[in-house]
Amino acid sequence: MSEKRKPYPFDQFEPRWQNFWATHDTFRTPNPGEPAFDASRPKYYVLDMFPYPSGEGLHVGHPEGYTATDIIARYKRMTGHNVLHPMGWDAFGLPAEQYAIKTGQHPRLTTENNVHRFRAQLQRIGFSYDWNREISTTDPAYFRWTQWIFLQIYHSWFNPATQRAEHLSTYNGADPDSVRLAYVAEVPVNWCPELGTVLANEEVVDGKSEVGGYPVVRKPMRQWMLRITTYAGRLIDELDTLDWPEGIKLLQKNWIGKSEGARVTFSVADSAAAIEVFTTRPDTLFGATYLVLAPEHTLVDRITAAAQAEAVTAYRAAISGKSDLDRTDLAKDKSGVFTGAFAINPVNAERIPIWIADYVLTGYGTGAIMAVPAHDERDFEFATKFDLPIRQVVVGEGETLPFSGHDTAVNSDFLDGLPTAEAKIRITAWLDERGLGAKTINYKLRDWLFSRQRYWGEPFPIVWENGRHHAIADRELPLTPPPLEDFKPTGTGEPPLARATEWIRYSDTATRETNTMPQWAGSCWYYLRYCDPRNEEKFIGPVAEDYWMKNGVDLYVGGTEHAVLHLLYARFWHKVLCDLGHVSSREPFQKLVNQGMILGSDGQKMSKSRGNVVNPDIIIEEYGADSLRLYEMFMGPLEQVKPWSMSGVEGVHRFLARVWRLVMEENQEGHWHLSSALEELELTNKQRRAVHGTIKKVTEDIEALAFNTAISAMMVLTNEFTSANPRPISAVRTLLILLNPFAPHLTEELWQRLGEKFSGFEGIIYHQIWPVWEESWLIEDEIEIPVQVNGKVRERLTVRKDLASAEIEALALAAPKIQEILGGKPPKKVIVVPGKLVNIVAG
RNA sequence: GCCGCUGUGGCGAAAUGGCAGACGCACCGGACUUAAAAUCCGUUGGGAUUCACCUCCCGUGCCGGUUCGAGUCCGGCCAGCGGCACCA
Repeated sequence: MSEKRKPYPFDQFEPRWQNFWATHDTFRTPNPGEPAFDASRPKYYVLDMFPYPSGEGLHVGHPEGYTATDIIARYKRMTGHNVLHPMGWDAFGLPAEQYAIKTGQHPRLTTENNVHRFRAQLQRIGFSYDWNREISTTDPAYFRWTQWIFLQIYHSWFNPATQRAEHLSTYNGADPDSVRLAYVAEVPVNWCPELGTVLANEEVVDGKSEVGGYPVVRKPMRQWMLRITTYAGRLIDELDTLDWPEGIKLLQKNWIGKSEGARVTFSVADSAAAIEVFTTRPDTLFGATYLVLAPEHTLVDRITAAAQAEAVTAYRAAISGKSDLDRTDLAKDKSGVFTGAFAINPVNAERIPIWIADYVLTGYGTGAIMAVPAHDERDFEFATKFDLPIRQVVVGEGETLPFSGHDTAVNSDFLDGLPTAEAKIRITAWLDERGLGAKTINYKLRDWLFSRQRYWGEPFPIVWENGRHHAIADRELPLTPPPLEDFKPTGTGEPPLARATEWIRYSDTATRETNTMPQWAGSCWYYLRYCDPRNEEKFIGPVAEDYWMKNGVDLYVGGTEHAVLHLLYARFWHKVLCDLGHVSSREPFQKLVNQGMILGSDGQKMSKSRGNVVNPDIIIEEYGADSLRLYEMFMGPLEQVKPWSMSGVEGVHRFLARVWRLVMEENQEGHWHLSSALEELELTNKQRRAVHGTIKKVTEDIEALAFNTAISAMMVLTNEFTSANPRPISAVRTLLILLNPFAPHLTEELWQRLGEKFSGFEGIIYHQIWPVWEESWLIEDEIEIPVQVNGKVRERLTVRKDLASAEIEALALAAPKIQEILGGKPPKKVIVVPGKLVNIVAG
């Protein structure tokens, strides 16, 4: 840190104002029903993705989104809204626990320390959060309700008739557990030996854990699942109602992966068994020359012929030992084994061989396919390798096999000559009539694996008795984790909570569930709790819910990395809560904006190993919080990925110093006092135009979240007035209000100092009303109009604003320069755009 | 392989189909200063011509199209980044 003098004394007034705001509870937002609540104001709920309080502290990526929302929050307050702008901590989860294990401390302690550090760092940036509403997912008063919501899900089922979740009491079937939205199943799961826990599909990237990058293997285990797949259709359809980036919507759509097709039943020759397959191309049924089952398919044992039993067993053993990563790597080369069994094609009674191969996945569709090698690349590859027949049943123009396009059916009996779309309808109806198949929609989305074998998470409010699970009563919540000395994963797949022998014992005959919930549980509903954070009767009170959550969160800003994780899970929970009548909106987040990642100054992703990480604390110390905020916003468009630049920080810092000197000047002794150039005087027309043009630009840019151009407009205005002497006080006043959401400390300080001498600076600037521009004052009397010849600018005319097109045209043609270029020939055509330009098409 | 996003000065970037490069950084020049820092003023896309002013040509990843006019719209490529990836 250099000892050089600060261009303006931010180091003195920034902490002072932060202290002022805290002691005066300036940012407190009253709820409906409280005395200070003003019902006449519209609400605005602006939300950040709450941080994971890691051991590393804040990095400069955090304040990017947070500054954007803070500007919006402060701006909306100045435009007369009741603004909900909260902050909290997503503090359960793997990294916190890993960190605790590494440092040999209890996760509750490390979490507490990290939260302290994060809170202090955020407060140093001057964000206008209502800290009265602070929440942490690890707080029993909070996770009590996470557990309660889990129980609502547990007690519900998805009624296909009404397409919504209902209480299990409306279910008439024999086995409620078969429809429960929260259920236990023995399924092949992603087991991460290094982390000692299972992971959701969404937490596995390229066969490795998203946290830590450890290998993940497939392993059948008994786990808690949430039946998110029942909502797949709604999760796709209701995206259309949201103001989200199209890219994120698409990411979710692709992840959910809807595909329309048919189920077709094949009987097995010389057996009572039947195999159901899923296909998106039922029109190619006549081209099916063999069937493939996933190696894990339950029918494999039953149908395998004795002669093939050994080969089948060997193949299955080879597959099961492989990790997902190995399996993907081997994907290029198809493998498989003949079962010795044959299926009967329902459409032509043809006997076709049944194979098993790992290119067919257990979890998707029925885990079995009909192979049509002529029209599917994978089947083609497999058929070629194992010398299976290939029969073309669709013809298109100039296509080589495998042709997977849509055209005309051939070699298909009653389908011959039909275009693909029609053939699909015809064959599906044919199958349906005979009970051999039906139209089906399939999704790639799997049910959500919801249990973890870790210590640092919410315990399930579930007990086991005689091999059956049931819920504990609401009054027993919160169910807190037992205090464990040794909370490390056991490594065997048994959760650490199993060590707490006392805690596990629920009664003489019942024991507690020892799995814990994943980190996502707490973040699925935190935005609801902010609305009513201290309510002890309900997870959110109906009045607060109705007010703050009307039409959902108005603006949600966060990173794109949660596209198919948090954002999908939270929508799912919200829909369940909505169906059960606990919340009134169908979607939680009406408008979503993704901030772009901030890269190191080398243009690379910031990381400790690269040594390009920027610590916001250092920036604040050297340049101040306002400079940090302003630079984060001035770098470029919010959504864009952009590299950090220290000289860029200096640039905005200089700008803030110029604003400071607009109001203050330094005397011989180096003391700052109000500038002698400041005077209460009328603005000239030009000055007034500049001020109102800036109000318009800044207002519209903030609404569009185009903060970088808003800042540049304020720079232009500042440059305009630095040379003004005398300097009109009203222009400075307007500038300070416009700048306040961006640089709250500086503007608050200058506002107070101006109030010592001038009127119109009462109170704090935070409470001022946002200025409004007068459109008529923006109009200039004379404007400059470029004259183009064939699209190239050749001359400029200065004309009255309201000059008629015909007159402008005459002036343009009369200009000596233009005459010369035209060379006496008459123009072919003249286009006059009033107030904009003239374009002459020369002959 | 499929889907999406992004390509504009030395750098971050700006531009409802209408003067490409606002604003900032960096560079260079000047003022102030004994000097430096800070601050203030000014120049700066490339090229040709000119003592200079002027003037002209080229220029938004590449090729083509629509238009009086394209960074912007349409079609086809290329590159970088991100997502999905045997999903039948």
